[in-house]
Amino acid sequence: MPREKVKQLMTSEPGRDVLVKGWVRTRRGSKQVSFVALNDGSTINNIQVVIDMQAFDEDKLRLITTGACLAVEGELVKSEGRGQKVEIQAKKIEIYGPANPEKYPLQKKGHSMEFLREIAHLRFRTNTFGAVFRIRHAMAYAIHKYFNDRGFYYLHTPIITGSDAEGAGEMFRVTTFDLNDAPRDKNGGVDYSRDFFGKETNLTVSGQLEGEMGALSLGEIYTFGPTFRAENSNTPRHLAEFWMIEPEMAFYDIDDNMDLAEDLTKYLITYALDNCYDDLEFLNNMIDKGLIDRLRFVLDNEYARITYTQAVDVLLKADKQWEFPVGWGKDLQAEHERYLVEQYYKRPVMITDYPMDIKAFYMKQNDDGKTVRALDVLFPFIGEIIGGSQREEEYDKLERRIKELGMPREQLWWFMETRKFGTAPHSGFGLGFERLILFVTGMKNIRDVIPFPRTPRSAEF
RNA sequence: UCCUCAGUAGCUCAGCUGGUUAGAGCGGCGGACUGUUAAUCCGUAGGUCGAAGGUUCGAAUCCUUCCUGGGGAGCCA
Repeated sequence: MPREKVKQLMTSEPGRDVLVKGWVRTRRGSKQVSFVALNDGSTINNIQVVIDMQAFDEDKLRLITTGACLAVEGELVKSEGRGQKVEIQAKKIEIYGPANPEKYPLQKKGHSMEFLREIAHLRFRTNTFGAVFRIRHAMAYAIHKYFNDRGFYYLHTPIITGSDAEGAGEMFRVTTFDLNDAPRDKNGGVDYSRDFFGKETNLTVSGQLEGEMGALSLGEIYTFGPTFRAENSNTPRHLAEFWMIEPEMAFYDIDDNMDLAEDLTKYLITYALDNCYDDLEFLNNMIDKGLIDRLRFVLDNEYARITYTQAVDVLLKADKQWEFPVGWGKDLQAEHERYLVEQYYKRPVMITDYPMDIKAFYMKQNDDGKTVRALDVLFPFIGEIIGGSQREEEYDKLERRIKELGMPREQLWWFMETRKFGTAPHSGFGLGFERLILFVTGMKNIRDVIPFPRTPRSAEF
């Protein structure tokens, strides 16, 4: 008999024999009859297996405890109890793997996220994490679908980079040297010319620069891969290893860039509501009562589009005591961004045209000589979910900026050549995948939306 | 990295102005119950009080350092 998944069985007609395989979530009952909630990961819902206690060997039944893995053959019947349409009247039970109830850490009761994080290898077996990781999958799939349907090419930019000019943060060194006995040069420094790549290499902090190379020929590309930042960041919104989506588009200006950012994020939220409703409903009930309303609200409203200068004006006029002063030229603090998004506009906010001095070298310089065409997209409760810009395509302006900032020009020769040969206006941004998942699931800590989080002093599993 | 709060049973916590044998709920185990939905009821086991020093006749409780975790800030996705 072929195995069927719980998801299919829940909506299928009773009156036939079926085979399911899955893990026991709970078991209850009396001496006569036992009810087992079985889950196989295909859905948040469990199928109820009804066991006539007299019909089975006692030693076998003793092994059916929370966490055990079973195969159950039986008739799919209309449920006599409330709470489910169908259930399985067990005829044959095979125990694949028992789970000692005195040792198995997951209980019928709810657990704290902090505890579950310590048993990340088992937390997939909870309703919450099952929902989160099904949604995470759906979002990854939807991202590829969105871009593919619109003619973007998925470009694989390198994970090991030979450039430390990406400028997005501290990097993890990649080396094959024995750290206790690294080759030395004449001056006593480490001789990287004898390392694997013959130079210093690091894990990428962004695929943007390489992505631009692709866009300036393929037209529209996107990357979607792991990204590494060795910053000592200890917050519920930062990971040392995370996934980022970076679209890069030739001939897009800052407005086209904003249109794409808004359309993409709305598409993904719509996709979740259309395809993951069971899971969202569970999260709405158990994690965040405002989740589904908030998702719908974002879809129903245009994102606010303001410049940095307008944002500063709003903040200056606000009747609020700021912990950090507001002023043109200063970067916006978390409290300022939260005010704009959660209190003033009450919807996602896109801020453009930041002061040149607080943004990266590659951003398109405005004619005012003071600002650049940066783009930050701020989401309620998450903060910055997207950072991007129109790119500086003029060779001279870009080179001047690189010089001003004292950046290693020689490492960027290939980047500069695209401005030398057939340069084109273009734009792009980076969308933090885990931050998107935070927003879509209502989870509060980024460590709970990636299977095995990597953070400072933490790389277990 | 800075600020702040917290580490007591498998889990969630109470006990903390120092004082005899450290408690509860849930979970586990045993029992009761003809169909339960985080079932219910009765009973029961379970703890080097995060670690190391120190103060004291006496420390879960006070002090110091360290470790771990939460929240806030910075860095950013």
